[in-house]
Amino acid sequence: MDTRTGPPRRGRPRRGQEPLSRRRIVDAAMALAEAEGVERLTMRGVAKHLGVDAMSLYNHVASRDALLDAITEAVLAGLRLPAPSGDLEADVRAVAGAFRSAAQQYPRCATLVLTRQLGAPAALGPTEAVLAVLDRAGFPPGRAVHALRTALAFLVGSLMREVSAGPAFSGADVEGAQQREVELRASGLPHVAAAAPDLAVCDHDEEFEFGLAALVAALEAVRG
Amino acid sequence: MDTRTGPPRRGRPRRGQEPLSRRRIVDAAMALAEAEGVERLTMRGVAKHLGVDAMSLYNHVASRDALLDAITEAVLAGLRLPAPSGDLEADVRAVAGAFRSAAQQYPRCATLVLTRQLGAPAALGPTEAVLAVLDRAGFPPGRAVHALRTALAFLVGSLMREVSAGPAFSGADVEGAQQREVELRASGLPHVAAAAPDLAVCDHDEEFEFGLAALVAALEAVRG
DNA sequence: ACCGTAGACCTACGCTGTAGGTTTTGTCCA
DNA sequence: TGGACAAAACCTACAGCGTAGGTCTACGGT
Repeated sequence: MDTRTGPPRRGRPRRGQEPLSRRRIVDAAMALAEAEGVERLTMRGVAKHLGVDAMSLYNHVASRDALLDAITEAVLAGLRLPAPSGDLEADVRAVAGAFRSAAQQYPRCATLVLTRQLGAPAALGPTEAVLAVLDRAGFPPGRAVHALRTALAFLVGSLMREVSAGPAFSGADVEGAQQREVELRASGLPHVAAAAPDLAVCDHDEEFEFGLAALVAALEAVRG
Repeated sequence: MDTRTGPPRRGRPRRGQEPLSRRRIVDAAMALAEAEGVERLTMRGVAKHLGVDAMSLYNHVASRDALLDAITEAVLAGLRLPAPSGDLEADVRAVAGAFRSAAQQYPRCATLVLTRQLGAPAALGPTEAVLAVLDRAGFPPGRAVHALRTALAFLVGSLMREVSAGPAFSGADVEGAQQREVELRASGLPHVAAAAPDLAVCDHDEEFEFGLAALVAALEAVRG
């Protein structure tokens, strides 16, 4: 992390040493956010990671908030969205998969993307990709936007669940699941108690697949 | 807000004056969160609103984080979920409507509910209600949980969009819409540009209705 | 009349983001 | 070659945050 040595040096960086840059700052911030959680991301923490004074960051980033925006942009820029083939189901699955992969790669940063509604610039790439899919699949323009928003709502909600549940619930955590099942049974709510075994676990792959199939069916039904 | 007068009085409250209580604290916190935004909700701010020292809050609330939990519980407790009738579409609409009403009533607190995954206790009420609906509609238990999660994902995503977009985009803000449309056209992304008029506005009622219809159709198709 | 304690207030600490100022260094032009 | 300028680092300082730990006072029970 800290590549500098010796006592802190004031003034402009010397030619030899790697200068601070927005890119390096955002990378460090993402790493720190993934390691500690976004709410624990502090300017001083990022700076320390880079072996730099906190205030130096402000030469490249307007504010902590702007840094969080930069992180969401970086995550969105990392999406690898395939070109549409014309097969609605395959294309929707591809786009959804790209979102999910990104969310899994940066689970804690992903909450930023899902939470903050990003001012247009960086969010437009994914929008374009989804609209392209819907267009190729034959959606008329107006309906395509509705479909886009419905699909996005599903994706946001699904990924939020997966990302905030963490790797727990996945099936491996058997004792945790049993613990939860007992609690659910004891809740006194009849349907919750009856469904306790199913509620106590959550296989994210399976859940995503189920929802995705429903989404695809709904989109196909509404294609026009 | 502040009902006390005179100089601050130390010690146990006197019989006449309304004592501090968890309930009053949560109410004040919700009001403040709605007025200023959750991230600006501070213990000192809540205390000032109540005419009280910040540290007094800790006699009733374990921490700021616990206060946020209490707010989400209060929002969830405010849901008015109707008993299921057996008509899947009507029941799903009723439940979804209840969620949306609550989100509209406390838009900024609602983001808390959507963001934090609440430890079981308070979230179980809504879960029970949805499971009841699905059970009455004939879903087998396992599928009901999948359907529950899919429906919840859609709801969370939809309400997140509506709540974080604020009252803008609603159609009244004509000049803002025109501004956005121009920007979208200038984005250089062909499908975005083509869909600019539709992307620039977002009628939340219409959007919710569209998605809800798709959700109902998807649930009906999967009922088994 | 006394005392225990609930519930208020106060002090203080280590953080936070960041405004404003200082110093060093590279770059460019005369 | 030198001197002005700008960039980019560092430093100081401040107001505000959550909250640990301590203090005081009036009520309720004996």
